[in-house]
Amino acid sequence: MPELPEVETVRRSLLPLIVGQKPRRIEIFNESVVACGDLADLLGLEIMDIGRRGKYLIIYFEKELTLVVHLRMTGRLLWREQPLPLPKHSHVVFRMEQGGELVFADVRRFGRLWLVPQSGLKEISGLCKLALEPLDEGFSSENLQQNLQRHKKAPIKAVLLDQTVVAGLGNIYVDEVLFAAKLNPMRLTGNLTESEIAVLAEVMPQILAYAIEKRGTTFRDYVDGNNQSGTYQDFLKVFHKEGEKCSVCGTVILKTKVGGRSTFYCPNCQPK
DNA sequence: GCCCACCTGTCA
DNA sequence: TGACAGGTGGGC
Ligand SMILES: [Zn+2]
Repeated sequence: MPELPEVETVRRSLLPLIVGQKPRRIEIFNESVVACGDLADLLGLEIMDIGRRGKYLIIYFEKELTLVVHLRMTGRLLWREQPLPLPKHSHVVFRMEQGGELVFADVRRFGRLWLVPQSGLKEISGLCKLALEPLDEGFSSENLQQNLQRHKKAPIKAVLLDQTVVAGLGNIYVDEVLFAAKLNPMRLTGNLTESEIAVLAEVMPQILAYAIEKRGTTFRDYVDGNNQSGTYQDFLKVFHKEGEKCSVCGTVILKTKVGGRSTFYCPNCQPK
């Protein structure tokens, strides 16, 4: 479900609600979502901050403990002032000393929690292999180009979904970024010119920043920590727009499959 | 690289 | 009944 803008929106929504809180009781209804660590170690420890890397949320506790959360497709982190009844598919609940609770719910149970000492963050494989994100200081056309090099024979869409190439994009924003850069999703990465890659690197941070400003995209499941939907679905240009007219040229948007994922593009603005 | 598994729900 | 869903990791 959530890509970088949605995860960042969850982070921002929870920040004023849970920083300073201390769990007094932790209930686990489904052990399988806890990838590592004993959550009981968090009892009585204060939440100091919430960070994010790519699509991973990192909740910093006292004593250098960190709770890493990945929502995958349908995961949610919800803050609730009033307990009961819990949302469906709640798997872990952190009841706080001052009242209120943080709930991890996930219909498909793909989401994961990792509890590690701060020094153990580098051992979470997906997290430690992440590339730079488009909104990072050091992100540049050169950096992107260098990472694209490793996948010359693959379609650009599939490569941009690889979190070790650029972190944070998922199926929605890759399609939107490729439309903005006027690149066909099936173009082979090795055939992109330097200037095409420069345009890609330029539109990525713009689109992500705009999507964050609009609090992410809600199609079905996504909500932030306050159970609020995003609004960026009102600003999408191609994703889930098959059969509609391109906002730039009026050509009908097509749907196809690239790298096993549904892919939407304008055949006129994004020629082969 | 591609395909599948991981899960449940929804919709044609 | 089957295809599909915003992600990732493991198998070949
Ligand atoms: Zn167009």
